[in-house]
Amino acid sequence: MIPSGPIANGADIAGDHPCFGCPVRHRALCSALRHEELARFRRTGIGRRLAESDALCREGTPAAHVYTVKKGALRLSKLLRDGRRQVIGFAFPGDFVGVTMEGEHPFTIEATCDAEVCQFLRIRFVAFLADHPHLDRRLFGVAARDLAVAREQILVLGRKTAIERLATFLLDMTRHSTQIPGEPARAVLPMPRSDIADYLGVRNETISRELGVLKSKRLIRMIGTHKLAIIDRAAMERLAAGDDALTTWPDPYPCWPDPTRSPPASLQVVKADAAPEN
Amino acid sequence: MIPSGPIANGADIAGDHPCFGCPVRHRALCSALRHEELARFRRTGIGRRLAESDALCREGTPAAHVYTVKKGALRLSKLLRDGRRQVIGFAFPGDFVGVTMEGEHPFTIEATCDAEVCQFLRIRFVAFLADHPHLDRRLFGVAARDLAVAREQILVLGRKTAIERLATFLLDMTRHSTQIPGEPARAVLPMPRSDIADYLGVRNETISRELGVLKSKRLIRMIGTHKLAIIDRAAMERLAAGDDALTTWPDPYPCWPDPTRSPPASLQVVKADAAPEN
DNA sequence: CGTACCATTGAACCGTTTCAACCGGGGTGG
DNA sequence: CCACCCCGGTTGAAACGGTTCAATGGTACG
Repeated sequence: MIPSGPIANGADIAGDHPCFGCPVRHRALCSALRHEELARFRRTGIGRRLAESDALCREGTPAAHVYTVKKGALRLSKLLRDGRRQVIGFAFPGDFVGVTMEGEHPFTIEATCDAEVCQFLRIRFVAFLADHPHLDRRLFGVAARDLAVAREQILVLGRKTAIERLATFLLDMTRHSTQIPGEPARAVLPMPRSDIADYLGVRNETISRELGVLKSKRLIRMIGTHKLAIIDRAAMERLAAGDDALTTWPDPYPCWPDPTRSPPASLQVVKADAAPEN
Repeated sequence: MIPSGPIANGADIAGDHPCFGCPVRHRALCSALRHEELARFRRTGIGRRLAESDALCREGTPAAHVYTVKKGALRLSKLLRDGRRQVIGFAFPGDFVGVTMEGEHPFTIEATCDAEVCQFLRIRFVAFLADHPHLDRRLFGVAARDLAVAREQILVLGRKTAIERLATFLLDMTRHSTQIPGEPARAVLPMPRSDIADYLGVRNETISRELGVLKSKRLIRMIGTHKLAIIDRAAMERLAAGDDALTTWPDPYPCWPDPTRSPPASLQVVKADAAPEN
C-alpha cells in the first residue's frame, strides 16, 4: 500500500570488487543502493565465515555492526534468565539483520551451520543513511515485512498445536530452497532440531515425534536428517492453516469472513465537519 | 541507534480546530507533523466512537484507513480458519494503527471497551507521506518499536508459563495507567478476560486461576474485575523474567552474559582489503 | 429488580514435557 | 583400519500443566 522506493538497476560490479560474485549482490539492502555511492558503500563491508554456533553478536551487547547473509543461515534468539531459549527467527541469504533503534542488540545472532555474512560498521551505515534519505522508505519496508512475519509467528506460537507449527515451518522452509517445477517441493533444514524446537516453542523430542507423524501419514518424506520432500502439499497447507482441527470451535469466535457481523451498526461519526468520503 | 526525526513543537491548535482537546495531539504520529501542514493534515481526520467489539476493520479486507487511538483500547487479532483467535496486541491512546505495506489488513481491529479513534483516509495519508519524506524516518521508528514488542511477545508465547505470561502482561499494563509515586503500581485492564487469554495464548479459565494464584501469594490485589494493584513488584518482575523457575536448566543454554563463550575463535575475516576497524 | 453475560471454581482429560534409554554416523586415536 | 566415543536424533513411559466441560458466582445494565 505504501510504495517501496525504486529498485536499483545500476551497472554491475567489476571482477576485482569485493561484492563481485557475492550471491546476494542483487538482493538484501545492497540492491537498494545505486551507482557510485553503492559501490563505495558496499566496499566497506567485509566478509566473515562462520561455523555452527559462532556468534555475530549477543543479546544486550552494544550494537556495532549490521550484516547481510551471503550463505548458510543464522538464528536470532533471546534467553530468559534461567536459560530458556526462544529462537525469534532465522536469517537466510539476502536477509539483512542487526538494524536496531536501540544502542544494544535485542537478541543473539549465531550461525546454525557453516555460513558467510557481509559485515558493515554501524556508524558508517548510519552516516550513509543520513546522506541518502531515500533509503528510509526502504528501511521501513524491511521493518514492515519483518513485523508481519513476527506477528504471524505470534499466531503460530499462541494458537497452533505442535504438528500445525511444524507443518507451517516446513512449508516456510520450501521458500528457501530452489524448487523443480512439477516435482514435490523440497525443504532443506540447515539447523539442528533444537533450533527448530526453540523456534516453534516445543522440545526437540516433540519435533522428532511430529516429524514421525507427518512421515507415517505420508505428508512428507525425509531425505536424510536435513532435507525432505513435501508429498501432499495440499494436506500440509490445510494442517498448517488449522483447517483439520477435529473439534468444532465455540461460538464467540466466528470464522472469517462472517457476513453476520460485518457492518458494526454502532459505529458513529463524532465530528461530521470533515470530508464526507472519510 | 538510528536517530529519530525531530519532535514537532509547532504552535498549538485553536479552539475550533478538530484536534483541539484531543488527548493525544502531542503524541502519536500527530506529534511528528509540524506547523501549517500539520494542521491541514490533522483536520482531515474524523473522530469515531466505538463500543466493545465494534470493528474498525477486518483481517483480509482492503485497507482504506489508518487510525490514531484517542480513548479506550483496541485489540488487533488474527483468526485461524477453524476459529481459534490470537490477539496480536493492544493499542492504547497515542498509538497509531493500520499502516501496512500490503493492500489489505493483516488483522482485525476492534474495540475492547468504549473507545474513540481518529480516522484518516489512507490515500490521503500516503499522499501526505509523499510530500513529507522526512516522515519516513519517523515511520521506520514506529515499525521498529512495534517489531521489538512483537518479538518480545514471541519469547513470552514460546517459552513462558501461564503465570509468567500473566505477570509480564500485568506489569506491561501498569505503563498505561497513571501511577502515584510511592503508591503500589496500579494496572487497569480495559478488556474482557477472553482478550487477555487470547493475547497470552491460554484459555480464560487459566487467566482466572492464575490471577487467583497471584492474589493468594499476595503479589497483587484486585480492585474490581478490571483494576488491580501490584503489591510486590520485585517478585512480579522476577516471575515475569523467568527467574523463579523451580527447575535448574540443562547445560546447552548458558545464562547470559556468559564470558566462557564470548570470543568465537573461529570467526575469521575472509576478505582483508577493507578498512581495518571493521 | 431481574436478567444476561462475564468471571470464577471444580474435576476429568489430554497434549506436551520430562526423564531415560537407544540408535547411528562422523571423527579420533590406538 | 578398525574400535571406540561423542553427540545429535529418535523412541518409550510416566508426570504435569493447561484444557475442556460443567456448574456456580458476581456484576453491570436495562
